[in-house]
Amino acid sequence: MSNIGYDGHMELHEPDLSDVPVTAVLAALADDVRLRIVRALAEDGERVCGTFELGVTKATRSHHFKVLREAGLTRTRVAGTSRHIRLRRDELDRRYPGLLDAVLTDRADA
Amino acid sequence: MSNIGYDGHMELHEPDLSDVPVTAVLAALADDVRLRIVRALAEDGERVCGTFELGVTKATRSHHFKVLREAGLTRTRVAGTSRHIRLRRDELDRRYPGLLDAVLTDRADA
DNA sequence: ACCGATGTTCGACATTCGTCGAACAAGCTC
DNA sequence: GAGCTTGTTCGACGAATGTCGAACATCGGT
Repeated sequence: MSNIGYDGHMELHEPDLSDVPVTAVLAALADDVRLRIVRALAEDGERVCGTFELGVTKATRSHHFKVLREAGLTRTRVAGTSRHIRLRRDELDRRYPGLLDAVLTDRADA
Repeated sequence: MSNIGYDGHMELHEPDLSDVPVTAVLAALADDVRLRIVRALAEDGERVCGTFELGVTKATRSHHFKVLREAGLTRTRVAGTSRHIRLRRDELDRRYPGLLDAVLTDRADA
């Protein structure tokens, strides 16, 4: 994949929001597990990957984090062996005003 | 499917928005063809099914209209042999304030 | 009553997606 | 360095999804 940086670290693919089609953002949000992640991030600010209770294996969790990251929804900070994830709130609100609010302040999924 | 009404007409399945999970709404919007339909409806108000230029066969078009309808995004009025579709704007804005605006006023998909 | 126009439904098909276990990589601690 | 922890990657699998052509259903008009 040649995503290897000058120091041998795997570069995290975090696209510009202008490079992400809306449909990709919407698709990323259109999954229950990922929506729960996004909501937790909106509440708690930054969180470590492992601190989510999602009812799926860590392989699946990792997959969802990747989808969110590549859809431009999250940013990842590497610290030791763990990864800290946070919402790209400001950027998202600027590019899609109202989107996150609408999705996050949903009063009932049923 | 026993969606047959008292007069033999096929009842159109148009759910209450409270019965539709957000993820279903987002999934319905997370498709290029459907997004184009929704945008056209937002601009033109009500339109007849056949008047969309989408680059897919009518079977596929029909499929997408069904997805939109069952996700609570559109309402369908039957008139003779054609169907008139319109966005459920007000309801959607009430339940997901900002969602449609955010998706519709996107300045560039790229 | 026929015919044409408008949509829907029915398989069929290829692609994508969510999920898993297992193997791997990298960092921390003793 | 050995071992534990955290997280990613790699197939594999089944389920869901977008697409199509063909058949069907309805309605309007001639």
